[in-house]
Amino acid sequence: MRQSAGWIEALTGTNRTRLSVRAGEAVFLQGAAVTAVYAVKRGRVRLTRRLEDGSAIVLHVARAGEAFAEAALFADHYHCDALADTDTEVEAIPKADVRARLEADPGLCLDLARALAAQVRDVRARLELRNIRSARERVLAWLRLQAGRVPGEVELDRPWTAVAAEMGLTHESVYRALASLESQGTIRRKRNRVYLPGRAGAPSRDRPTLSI
Amino acid sequence: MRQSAGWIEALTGTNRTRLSVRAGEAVFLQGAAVTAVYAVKRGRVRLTRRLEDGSAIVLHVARAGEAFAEAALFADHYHCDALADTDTEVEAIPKADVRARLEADPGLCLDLARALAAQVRDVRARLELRNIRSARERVLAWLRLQAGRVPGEVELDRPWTAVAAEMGLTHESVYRALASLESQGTIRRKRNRVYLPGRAGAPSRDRPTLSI
DNA sequence: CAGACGCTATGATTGCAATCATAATCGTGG
DNA sequence: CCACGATTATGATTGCAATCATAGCGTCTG
Repeated sequence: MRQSAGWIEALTGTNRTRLSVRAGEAVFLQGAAVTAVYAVKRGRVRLTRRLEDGSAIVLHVARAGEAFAEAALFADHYHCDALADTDTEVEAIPKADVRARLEADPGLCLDLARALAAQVRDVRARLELRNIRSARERVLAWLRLQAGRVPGEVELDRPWTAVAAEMGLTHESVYRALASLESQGTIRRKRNRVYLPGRAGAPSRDRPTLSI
Repeated sequence: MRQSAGWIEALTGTNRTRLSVRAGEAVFLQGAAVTAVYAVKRGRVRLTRRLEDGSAIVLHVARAGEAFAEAALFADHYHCDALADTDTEVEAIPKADVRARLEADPGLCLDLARALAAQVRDVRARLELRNIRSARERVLAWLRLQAGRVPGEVELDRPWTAVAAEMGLTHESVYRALASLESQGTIRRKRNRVYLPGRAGAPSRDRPTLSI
């Protein structure tokens, strides 16, 4: 769910260039001719669209292990800036190489489509999560979405501050929500684990449906 | 940007079944074996994930002209429910047919990837938009994102109420934001058009960057 | 034509998350 | 080891969007 570079790992035998980019510098700029697609090896890259009046909107933040600019495979020019947030290392794979491989290898193309479909699902779920106004309910919904593998358990792989940003809340609100949920017995916490007892026999209809 | 069923229109010659679904009824249910991918012809379909404790989380709302369950192409079982929000008509295309065509036709597969990449971009942009807290700034950013073709102009193809929902604001807030932006001269409105004068020579650095 | 319904619009009030402040704890590197 | 930064808290206050209410308007329909 998190890493979106899987298909790019499967893309063996292509030229790859390792680039080091200092914080604030650009991997590519909006309007430049597309030369490559990228994978973040270390650090963080921010994709922003510059608008006519000079303002900018963040479209995405790609982290280590993620590919970015996949859409560039289908465009002549980059539609956004890619700016290093911190000191960052990326791998560049020439667009032409990737296209050639994709056109020759339907299996690889399907892998790409699979990765993109997974991304769509992931980011859509995050978007719908934002439709939950209440911080408590939002945090709870996020936890329940994470509790995929072990049913009633979530193990964090990053600090709550990062999770808070992903959820679109301040970390203070998240800590408060967690404290509130724990005090009312909805969750339990131990170290970086959260347990969702999910009181036995809770019927679905007594709980308000989380919807848009 | 809006329609995501383009590739499915290009998929000619496959079996298609037209289904009518009453409001509240299911197109498919979580856990069921994947049989088809779908396109909404009329109405609205809500994709929800049911959780162990009976609660549900909305993953996506597919509207007329959009395809849904593309991810099903890569799965054996549906991972969510598809419930008709209103009386709805959908078109079902058997998964096996689609897979066969995709494996045989790299061009079609690339079309699918292209459509998915566009969806990722679109929904990411919407997600980042949510990171703007201020209703005024969010509405303004949305307008600027829409003003792609004609630089300083946005023409609405749907009512503000729908736009408000997409932006994650109440329609009241949107009307207020529009009124405020207009009164301060940032935008002008005529019928269903919005003009963004974008005061000439506005330097980029005097405006706070909209970021996460 | 009347009535219903959806869209546009604005006023008043309130709830709640952001914000600002402060502090304990933990981990890390110099 | 100690200093510094990041993380995990929690308290007080405030700003602002949601909510509730009301109304004019447009358009569709019987």
